[in-house]
Amino acid sequence: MKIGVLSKHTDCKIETIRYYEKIGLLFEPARSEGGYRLYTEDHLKRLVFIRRSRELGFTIEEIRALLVLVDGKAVSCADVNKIALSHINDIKQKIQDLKKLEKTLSRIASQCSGKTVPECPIIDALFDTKK
Amino acid sequence: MKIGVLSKHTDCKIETIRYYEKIGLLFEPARSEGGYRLYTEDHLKRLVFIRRSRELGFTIEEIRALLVLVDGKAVSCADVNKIALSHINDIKQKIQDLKKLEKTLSRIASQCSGKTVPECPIIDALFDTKK
DNA sequence: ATTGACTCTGTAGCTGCTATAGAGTTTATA
DNA sequence: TATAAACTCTATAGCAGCTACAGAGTCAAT
Ligand SMILES: [Zn+2]
Ligand SMILES: [Zn+2]
Ligand SMILES: [Zn+2]
Ligand SMILES: [Zn+2]
Repeated sequence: MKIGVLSKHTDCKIETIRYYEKIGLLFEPARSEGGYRLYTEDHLKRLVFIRRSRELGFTIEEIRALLVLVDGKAVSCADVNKIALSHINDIKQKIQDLKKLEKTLSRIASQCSGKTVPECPIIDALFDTKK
Repeated sequence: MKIGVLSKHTDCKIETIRYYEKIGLLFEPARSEGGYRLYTEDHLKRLVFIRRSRELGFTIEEIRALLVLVDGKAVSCADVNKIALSHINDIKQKIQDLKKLEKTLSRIASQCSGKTVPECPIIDALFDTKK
């Protein structure tokens, strides 16, 4: 199938597909006489894998590591689990950081009247190194 | 003060300071005869403001909007509040997205034994468009 | 006068795409 | 069969928010 068809099947932009090829996530497909990329079902499967992984927040490098396992004939749960758990930790950490941010910011914002007055405690807080 | 001193006072890399000037967040400072940037206390205050805002996750554009308010002589709580609340919403949204991700991923990962066996349910799930 | 620490400009790199430009290819219709 | 429409090609640049060079010049202390 041509790149446009693959794009529609996977909901992945054409440029992104070419990008994945360029960075080595997708194997180079065969070409038509005129130089058009011609993909197989295997490419489709692999791209679905990549997109699904991206949806779940895996980085390109994490996906690359997962694909190494997929490509090697022996996928071991142990290896996959390690990557997945590590990524879950990435996410948990980000959530913690954001929650802390939200708390701090909410505390600061609660000081602000929101009315049409000069002098705002939010601005004051931002001018302060730690508050 | 020279850029290195400002850098130390604000814990902000020299390149970043020059970057902020380039994108118009920091005013161009005076120069020494040899062309070195010479900053004032006002620059320091402003950079502290920018860094603190960045720590709180405000984007450059949000900071730019805040600085417009600071620069205009009349800072109104109403305007500041709007930007701050909008940003708090940004953060809340991100937290929600990440929580959803974590939940999905944890569910998938819980299927995986983590042992040295071929065939991993995590991999299977990633090959599936929705699961 | 010379050393060392500092700073200058300009450019390229990071992640993960996305968006052009300008050319060539394929497919469908007249 | 000719032509137009739709598709694809490569190459390059842009997005956020920095960071890291290279190669040159400047400043402060000995
Ligand atoms: Zn497993
Ligand atoms: Zn991760
Ligand atoms: Zn206010
Ligand atoms: Zn925001």
